[in-house]
Amino acid sequence: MRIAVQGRSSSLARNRQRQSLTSTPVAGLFDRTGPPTRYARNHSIFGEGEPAEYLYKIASGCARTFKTLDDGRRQIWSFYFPGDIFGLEERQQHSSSAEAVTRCELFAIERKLVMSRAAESNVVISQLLALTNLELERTHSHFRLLLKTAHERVVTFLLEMEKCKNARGDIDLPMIRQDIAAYLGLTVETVSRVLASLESASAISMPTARRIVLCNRSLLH
Amino acid sequence: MRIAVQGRSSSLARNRQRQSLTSTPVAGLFDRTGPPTRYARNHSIFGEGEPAEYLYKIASGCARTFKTLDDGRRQIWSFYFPGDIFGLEERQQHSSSAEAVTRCELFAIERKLVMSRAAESNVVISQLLALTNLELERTHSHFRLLLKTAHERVVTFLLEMEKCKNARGDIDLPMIRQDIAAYLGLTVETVSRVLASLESASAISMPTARRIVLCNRSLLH
DNA sequence: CGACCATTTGATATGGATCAAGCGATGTGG
DNA sequence: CCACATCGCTTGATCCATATCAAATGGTCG
Repeated sequence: MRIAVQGRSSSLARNRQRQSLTSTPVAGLFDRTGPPTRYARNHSIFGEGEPAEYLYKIASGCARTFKTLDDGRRQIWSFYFPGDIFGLEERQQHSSSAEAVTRCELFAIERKLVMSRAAESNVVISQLLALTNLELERTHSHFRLLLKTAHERVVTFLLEMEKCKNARGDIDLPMIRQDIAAYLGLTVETVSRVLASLESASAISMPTARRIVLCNRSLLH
Repeated sequence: MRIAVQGRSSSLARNRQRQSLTSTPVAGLFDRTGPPTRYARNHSIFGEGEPAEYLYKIASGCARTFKTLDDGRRQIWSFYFPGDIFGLEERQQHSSSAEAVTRCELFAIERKLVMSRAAESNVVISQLLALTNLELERTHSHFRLLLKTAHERVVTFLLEMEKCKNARGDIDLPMIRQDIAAYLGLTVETVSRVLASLESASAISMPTARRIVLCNRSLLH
C-alpha cells in the first residue's frame, strides 16, 4: 500500500491532486448519499465549536472555510469548488466555520460512517491520510503567501483561481473583494488598488469587478 | 477505533498532544532503533528535495525545519524538542530542510519500515493520521501568528517556548535571534527591539540574550 | 426608483524593513 | 593565556508598503 501523497508543492499540483482524489474510496462514499442539500448565498454550513458530524463534497457553487480572529477580523482558510471535499481536517468540534460563497449544493456524509469504513479498510484510512496531507500542503502554500508583497499575493490568487475554475485566462470570481482580502491577509482597499494597477499596466482587464481576464502573464510578475 | 485527534487548537493543547503521542505505536517503533545519532550545531539533517528515507525522533537537543524562499530568505516551520517526531509530513522527496539548532541526538527510523507496519495495522495508520493532523493544527496556529503585530508574535513565541521547555517563566532559548525572526516572519532588528521594549516595561528580564525570564504576564499583553 | 451593498479612489498615518554603526560574547591560533 | 577575528545582538535614522480614514461611484434587487 502507498501512503505518501504524490505530487509537488505548487498550487498547480494541488489542483491535479484535487482532481485525482475525486475518484478515491473516500470520495466514493458520497455516491450513496442521495440528492445534495442547497445552501443560499452567505448561509452557514457549520460553525466553529459545533460538533463535527459530516464531511462535505461540493456538487455545485463555491464555499469558504474561515476562522474569526480574536480582534473580530476573519481569516479565510480556503475556497472550495465542485468536487472538493471539506470538513475533514476537523476534530470532534469544528475548529473553523464554513459558509456558502454563492448559492451551492453539497453532498454530506456522516463522519461516523466514514470512520467505521476506515476501521475496516486500510485503503480508506490512507485516503484520509492523503486528503489530510493535501490540506497540509495547501496550508503551507497559503502560509508562504503571507510572506509576499500585496502585489504578489493578488497575482498568486488570480493564478490559483484560474486553475480551480479550469478557466483559460478568463476568470469569473464567485467571491467579493472582502473575501479575497480575508484570504490574502490584506484590506479590501489594497486588493482593489493592486487590481487597478495591474489593469493600468495591461496585465489584466476587468470587464466587471467580478470578471477578470489575464491578458499578459509576463507582465503579472 | 478512534481517528479524530482530540484537543483544542491552542499551542498549549499542541504540547499536551506532543506528550501523549510519545507513547503511541508510531513512537513505539523508535524503541528498537539502537543508539541515537549525533548532529553538531547547525549541521544538516536532511535537505529540501532529498529522498525522504527516515522519520526522526529527538532524543536530546533542538532541531528546526525550514524552507528557503525564492528570494533567499528562509522560513522556519517549526522547532522540535526531545520527544518530538518530525520528517513525517514529507513525501517521497523532502519538501523542507532540517538542521540541528544545538548539538543534538536523533533516533531515526526508516520510512519503509513505518509504512509496512502501517499496511498491517490500521492503528499505526491512524496514528500517522493523528500526527499529520497535529502538524496541520500547528501550521494553522503558526499561520495566525503572521496576522498579528510584531509585539504579539514575540510574546506568543515566548509563551510557546515556555511550554515546550516545561520551564516556569524561565526560558533558556536554544536558537539565535535570526532563527526567531525567521520563525516569526520578522527581521532580527524588530525581534530585538520588541524584546528590549518588553524588558523596559518590566514584563520580562534578560540576564543574557539567550535567557529570558517572564516577570509579569499581564504586562506581556 | 430608491436603498443598500460592493467597489474604487484619495489623503494620511504608521509599523516594520532597511541601512548603518557600535557593542558584546565567544572561540581559535599564536 | 591573551589578542584578535568572527559572530551575535542591540540601537539609531530613515524609508516605504500597507493600513486606516473618508468619500464618491457603481451595481443590484426589492
